[in-house]
Amino acid sequence: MPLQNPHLSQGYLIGQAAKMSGVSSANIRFYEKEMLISRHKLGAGSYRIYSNEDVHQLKFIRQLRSLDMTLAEVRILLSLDLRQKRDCQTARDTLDAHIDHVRERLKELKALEKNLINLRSRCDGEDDHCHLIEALHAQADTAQLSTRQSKRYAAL
Amino acid sequence: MPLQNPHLSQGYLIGQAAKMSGVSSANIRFYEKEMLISRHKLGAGSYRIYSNEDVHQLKFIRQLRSLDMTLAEVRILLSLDLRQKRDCQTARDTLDAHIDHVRERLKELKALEKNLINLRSRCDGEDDHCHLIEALHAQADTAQLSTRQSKRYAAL
DNA sequence: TAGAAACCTTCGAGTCACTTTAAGGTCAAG
DNA sequence: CTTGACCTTAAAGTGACTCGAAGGTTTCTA
Repeated sequence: MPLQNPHLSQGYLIGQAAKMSGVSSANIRFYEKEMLISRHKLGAGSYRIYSNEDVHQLKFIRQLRSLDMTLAEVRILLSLDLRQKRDCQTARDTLDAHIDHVRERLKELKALEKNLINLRSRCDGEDDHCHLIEALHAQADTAQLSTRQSKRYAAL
Repeated sequence: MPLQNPHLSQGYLIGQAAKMSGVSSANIRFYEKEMLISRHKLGAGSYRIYSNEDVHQLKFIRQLRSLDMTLAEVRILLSLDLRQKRDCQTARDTLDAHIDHVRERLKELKALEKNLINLRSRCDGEDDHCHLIEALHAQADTAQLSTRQSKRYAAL
């Protein structure tokens, strides 16, 4: 346990907690502001200090986020009491709704891939003429309007 | 052709263009600000006016967006000259890069679905005790840190 | 001819989940 | 006593929009 501060008998500074949890320092501060984690400060230095439980909570949040849940959903799951049946049902419902959501996205992405591959195949030859843009324009004219549109998944 | 304005010998007001293209009025104005479409105004009324070509361009943009391309990519494809070989290569490259991108997303989403289903299966029984949250917490502790995280696909 | 309905206008702020930047404070080692 | 590696805050930026307020224009109807 690399304790950088001699005033710390136990616990980690934010950078260390970030490394251990996989959540960036700035992001930890953001979660604190969003009240997803509580704040403990070091009296003298006014540095944030994190316990093993805090690090676990950060990992837990990260886990839920990696399942593509919103912070609103995370907030719900964090507030649950394991021993209460009612809360258990809430957890199940939250997860079920989320699985539906992911499946819809999968469907959309698969259709999208198919469409892209189809488009790309029109431009495989060493032909003088590129039919790609033409095909896109043609599609634009014939495509029926879908009610959905997607936002992009992006890297951290 | 429902022309609402007698000053219009041809062309559509923004609401009509929105209906025809599937791009909302506010979004059309946004694209105009982003210089993805040009602007023509009606002298007297100061209303925007759109031709069939404008509507086509909007559909084209919508098509590319439905393929999950960024506006930056759209901008590239809009600027291409079909008759130039160099531009054709750019189109191919843009599409190839994009297909790679979509495939990565697909992989991630599939892994995600698997993980969610696995989690959910631990809570199928009519058991008194819910193992769901427990499982999530356990996963949090054992999960290796991945370098990726996703943003959510959302509806229009 | 008045007024209401149904369009249109601009501008600014809000969304989500962060990241980045600027400007400065704290601490241990050399 | 200075260097460098941390930490602090607040504010602004990101992408691709959406929403709201406050008001202008046009057409229809009484």
